Amino acid sequence: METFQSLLGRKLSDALAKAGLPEAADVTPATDPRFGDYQTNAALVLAKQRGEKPRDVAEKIIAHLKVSDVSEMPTVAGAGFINFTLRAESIAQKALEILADDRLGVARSTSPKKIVIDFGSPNVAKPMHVGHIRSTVLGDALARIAQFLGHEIVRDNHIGDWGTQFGMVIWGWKNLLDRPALERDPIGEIVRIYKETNERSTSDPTVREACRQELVKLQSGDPKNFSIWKQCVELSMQDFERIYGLLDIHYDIQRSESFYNDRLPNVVERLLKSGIAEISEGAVCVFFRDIPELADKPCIIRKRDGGFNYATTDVATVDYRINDLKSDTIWLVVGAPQILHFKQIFAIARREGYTADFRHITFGSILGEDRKLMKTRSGENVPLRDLLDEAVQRARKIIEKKNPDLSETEKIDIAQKIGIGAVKYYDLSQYRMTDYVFSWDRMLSLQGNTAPYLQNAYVRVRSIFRKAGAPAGKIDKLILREVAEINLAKRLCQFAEVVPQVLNDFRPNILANYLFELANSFHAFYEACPVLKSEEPVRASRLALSELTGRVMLRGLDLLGIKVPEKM
RNA sequence: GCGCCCGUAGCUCAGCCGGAUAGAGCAACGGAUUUCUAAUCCGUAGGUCGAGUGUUCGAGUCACUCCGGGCGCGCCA
Repeated sequence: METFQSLLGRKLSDALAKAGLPEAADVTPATDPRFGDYQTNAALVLAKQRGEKPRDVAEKIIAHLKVSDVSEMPTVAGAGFINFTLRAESIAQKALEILADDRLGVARSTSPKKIVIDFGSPNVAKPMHVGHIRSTVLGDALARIAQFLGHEIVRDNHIGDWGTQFGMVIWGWKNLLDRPALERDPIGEIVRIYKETNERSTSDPTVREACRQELVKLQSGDPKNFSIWKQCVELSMQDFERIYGLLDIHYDIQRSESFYNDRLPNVVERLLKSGIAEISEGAVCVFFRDIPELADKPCIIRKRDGGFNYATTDVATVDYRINDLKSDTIWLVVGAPQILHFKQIFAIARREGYTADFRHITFGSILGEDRKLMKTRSGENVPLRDLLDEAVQRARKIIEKKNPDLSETEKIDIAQKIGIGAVKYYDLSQYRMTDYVFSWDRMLSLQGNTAPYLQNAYVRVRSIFRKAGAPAGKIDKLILREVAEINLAKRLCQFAEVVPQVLNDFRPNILANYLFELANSFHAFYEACPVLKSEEPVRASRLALSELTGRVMLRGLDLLGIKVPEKM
């Protein structure tokens, strides 16, 4: 199924060819309803190239445009814009087609890729905290959207389970561990011993040295240390799983850092042999003398003491994802501070001859009300678990007040969907690069661009169908007479234009904004156009519009990883 | 010092490849409800897009300079 935008774009190309003009600009959604539904500035672009008057060029293009089957007569406006206004019958027809389509009109990508998406990436022995929200939620949404568009997706959780911190964790385990506390709250206890050891080692060189020794023993395969490490990993993974369960996040694979251990010596050897790496001050480094911005920033892949670091692991990870997983595209949803690091990794990969499409997808920070990085009152990272629990509790309180008659099981279910949805949507509805201020009141508000507002639109649809007692029947004609009906139908047709756009620059907020506008259009329709009380055939038509709204909302929110309740 | 990101209404934010008179939401003010869930809708008011210069028929968007904030820059991850 073709969108109006693509259809008009094609017809524009035909017209340009017939008018003997070269390809110029695309057809885009109109910038303002005054100008109709779609517009093109092709005439402006061509007039400039050819030194002609824009409006004359526009007239010439219009003379060859054959769009009467979808659009009213195109008009020239302003400096030389060509405006298209869709015909109500075309909108009705398109909406009907979408109604009959499982994919709601969204086309599959014409060039499907195999994409490894690396997101989340928590660290073992450290609790997940607010800082993990953006990578996790953004990565998951991108994975869902890319998958829906027909790409083959591998969601990979690159868990940090092999860092230097394990020297400290193991030393702490051996010297400070409180067994009963470990039984009660494993992660809390591991974090406690890690923190305390960290403090001791900064003030006491002998502790620091002992930790280093524990790390060396671990890395050389000492059974005792390995077993402690293993237990920490397992306990942490259980903790992660609980949070992923709450968030409804699912990975296809979880290749932790330690997975790459035995590949690291080969990586360094290979890079040395090929001349990409060289020895400098005892360390093995890769220099980028021909890349100005990296010229004075070498990448160390083996430390002077012979140890490997995260750059080595990341080079091995690239190998694995391309050679073993056979991917042609790699997306890394990792914070902006690592931009330089990934530039180096990508540069190394290119020197090795890899042609895969690498994207480092960065994002801004989450700030507290004080506009500084969000922390607890005592200055620590806010544990993600606590934050999500609070979201659900706050949602529960609102439900309790607004709709106290719901059953206990319903309340529990709805509170989860609203609370978790609110946190996710608040994140995804904003441009990923902006730092945003975390605010419970704003994200849980029933008004404005929030998850609860969108969920409410869906709930209203469901409510209509509960009252109707039956799903919308099959119809062969939509009746679009009221402005609110036409606007809603147009909006529904745009879903297929919006979804693929998200991947242009990894902006789920484009989809979020669309869903907000859809909810808006639906609420306006709901106010202006009674559904159940209207006479046939208007009633059936409005039921169909309602059903389609519900389906688009459900699918759209699902692509963002957000669930919808039936009541709220 | 070098590099990256951000700066848009009182507040929180949209504005993808440069396009028409810069848009929402919140808060403020004024209306609509014996409801298909008012958890909503309609309206009013609110702006030198951090500052400046340049490119262009056209700049919030591109280039350069400056100001302000955040982050990064050989053996942590």
